[in-house]
Amino acid sequence: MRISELAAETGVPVHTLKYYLREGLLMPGEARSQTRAEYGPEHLERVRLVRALVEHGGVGIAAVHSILEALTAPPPSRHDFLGVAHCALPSSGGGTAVSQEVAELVEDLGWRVGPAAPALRALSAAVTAARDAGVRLERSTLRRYAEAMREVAAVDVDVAVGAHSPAAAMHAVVVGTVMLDPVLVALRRVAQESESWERNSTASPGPDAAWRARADPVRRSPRHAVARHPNPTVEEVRPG
Amino acid sequence: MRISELAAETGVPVHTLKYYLREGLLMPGEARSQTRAEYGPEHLERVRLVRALVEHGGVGIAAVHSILEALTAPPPSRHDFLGVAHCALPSSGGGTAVSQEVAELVEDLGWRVGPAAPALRALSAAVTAARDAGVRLERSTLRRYAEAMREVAAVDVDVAVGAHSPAAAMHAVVVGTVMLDPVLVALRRVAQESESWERNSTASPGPDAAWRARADPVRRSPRHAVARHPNPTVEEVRPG
DNA sequence: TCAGTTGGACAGCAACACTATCCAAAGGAA
DNA sequence: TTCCTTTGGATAGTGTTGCTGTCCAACTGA
Repeated sequence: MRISELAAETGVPVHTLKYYLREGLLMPGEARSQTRAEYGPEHLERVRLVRALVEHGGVGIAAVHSILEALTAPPPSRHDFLGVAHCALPSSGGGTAVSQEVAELVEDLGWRVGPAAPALRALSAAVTAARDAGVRLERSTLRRYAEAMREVAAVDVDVAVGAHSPAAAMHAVVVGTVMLDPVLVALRRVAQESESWERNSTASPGPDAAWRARADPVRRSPRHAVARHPNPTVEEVRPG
Repeated sequence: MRISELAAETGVPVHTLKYYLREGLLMPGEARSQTRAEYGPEHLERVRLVRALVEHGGVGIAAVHSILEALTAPPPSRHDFLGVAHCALPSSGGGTAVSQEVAELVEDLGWRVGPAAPALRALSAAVTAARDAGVRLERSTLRRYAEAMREVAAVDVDVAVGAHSPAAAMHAVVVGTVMLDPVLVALRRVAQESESWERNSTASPGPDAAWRARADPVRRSPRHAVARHPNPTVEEVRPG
């Protein structure tokens, strides 16, 4: 496969592939002559990965580099697996310290996390930023979020453990973490709409009456049983 | 408060404040003369909000505009509240259609969501992008993620419902959704490390032996009881 | 009076991810 | 062989984004 075919296959222009080659994001093809090289399926896969990370994962070129290194270089031991993975990932809270609140949260939850984990710094920074923006984030709220995200992490680890090789596990963790963040965020929004719909449908139909109707005790248990599409729900077609 | 004081208070340079004024992200102060205006605490708050959205929320200027509009303009009815909020939010899946898989997922979960919700399109796009990147995302996995995110959304709606006014609820939803996404993502990573630690500590200590040791039945129930810091856990100090 | 601040207009900049141009050396078809 | 296209390589340019710098006249405060 020559570079033009690789370009046609992936939909990425040749110029961009050359750029990736230059930047080291794409390994050079097998040189057939001074001006010809052969590319294989691994190049195809690599190009698709890079495109996905850059385009949909919002990952910068430098971070893609670091991710690719983690994917190709090592089979680290199972213990600092996620450490290696998370250090390869782009992390926001670079210069921040771990706040006491976050440390206490982790301790209260009984989580076992190395005290220097980048994720702890990122979490501290994100919590501070949210509060700066005027979000009223109480400790109990944060804790409920944390418990929900533990379920997410359980799925993540299940997937990683179920991989057929260390390399596959590394791929699952690194790429899965980056690329599934948007999935989770979108799921959150979808779930918000659903949750809000259920609360509003059970509450009184008055327009803006019960803003403090937070106490609807029917919510925790039979969320599936209630309102399982009795009609097709086309009530909301909002402009984009 | 003059513009220089506003700048000093917020740490944002005067030039940038002028830029925000020009862009309409910051409302003009009360004009005292042709070359002097008075800024109040609402300007302070606004500047902090804009900064947080741009700097930590990764929101572009145009999207900030749309968010601010949603915050200041309306008190929409409780029913299309989240519709208005989500339309104001930056959404990735602009041109995408809602995939059948996503539609089926939502239906299987019994969620009530308007079929044109931007979040559904964003979800479809994110799932596709993840698969393009080589992530093996099965339906059952996606469903587990969705169930976890429903818990997150329940917290979100609790917070919104607990707000003291429609405007406060709008703020909680819009700003909370944007600014807490990074918090959730960071929590996910922290939880991953903890989850992985627990699995590795219960598994056999062999180096890379049990990659297929997905069947450790001790996980769902007593996650808090096990390993509640018997010693201070300083085993992982990785380089940043 | 006079340095310093303000609002306003407008141009410039740094980072980023490409994208375009040019070139000489291969292939490949006629 | 001739001529056109493709390739790898180098280098420079583009468009977008979020500021940042410069300049200016009007005004304020000491």
